Amino acid sequence: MMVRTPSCDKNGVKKGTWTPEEDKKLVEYITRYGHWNWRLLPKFAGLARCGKSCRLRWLNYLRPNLKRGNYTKEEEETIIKLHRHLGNRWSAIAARMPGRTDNEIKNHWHTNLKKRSQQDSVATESIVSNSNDQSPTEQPTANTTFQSFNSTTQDCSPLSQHSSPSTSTVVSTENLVLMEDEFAFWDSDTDLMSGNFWLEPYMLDISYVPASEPEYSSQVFDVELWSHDT
DNA sequence: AAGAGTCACAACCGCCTGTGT
DNA sequence: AACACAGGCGGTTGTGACTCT
Repeated sequence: MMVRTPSCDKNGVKKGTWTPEEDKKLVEYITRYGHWNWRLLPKFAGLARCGKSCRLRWLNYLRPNLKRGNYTKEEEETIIKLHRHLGNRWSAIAARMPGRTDNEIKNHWHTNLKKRSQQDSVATESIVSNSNDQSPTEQPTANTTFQSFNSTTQDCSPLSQHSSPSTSTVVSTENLVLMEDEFAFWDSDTDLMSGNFWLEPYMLDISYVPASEPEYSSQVFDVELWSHDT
């Protein structure tokens, strides 16, 4: 559908939309050699792109096991709740959403969920103001909303960051209880919010490294090229 | 039918952090 | 301790597609 028209900067580095040919080159190279150095990778892969652009393209669109679009209601609920706890820490949110990227979540938030979240908070406020005599636990808080999707949520296991990229995940009630516990923990302990808790990669990415020689390929995996609609 | 306005999202930019020397 | 570099992150932009008038 979209996109920026291709252009080159003064150093001859191409910018703008990636072509299917470029995607193919990038995927083939990383499949064979891994991303041992993003800055040097485009040169070895025969791409007139900067390393950052290659990295972004790979992480957000070409990586295996990425979902594209088609957010489920459960996923959207998860994003809203995670955003409530984490703010604009998109990478941290993405770490809890297997198959989703920070960029994609960020875009979806700004285009769809932001408004809904604001509406929800307004609704919540009005409920709270109309029921001052009720127990706080009966408010539509994050915790109660968690319970609301426990029974139906699939493929968004909070623990799946420990699983292999090729392993599809099905969330269990047990896992989601843990998820709730974690959030309860954050509410009272801000150390976690600033610590390394989130630093574990959300996918065990293929950064198997052939030191300085790309010839030392150590692993080949199946890569599905996303179809291009342009 | 066409122009204007809005949406959706791929991609870029600049800053920050971690690591090596 | 200071510097350089690479990678990662969040904010923002640019533009095609879609909707409205």
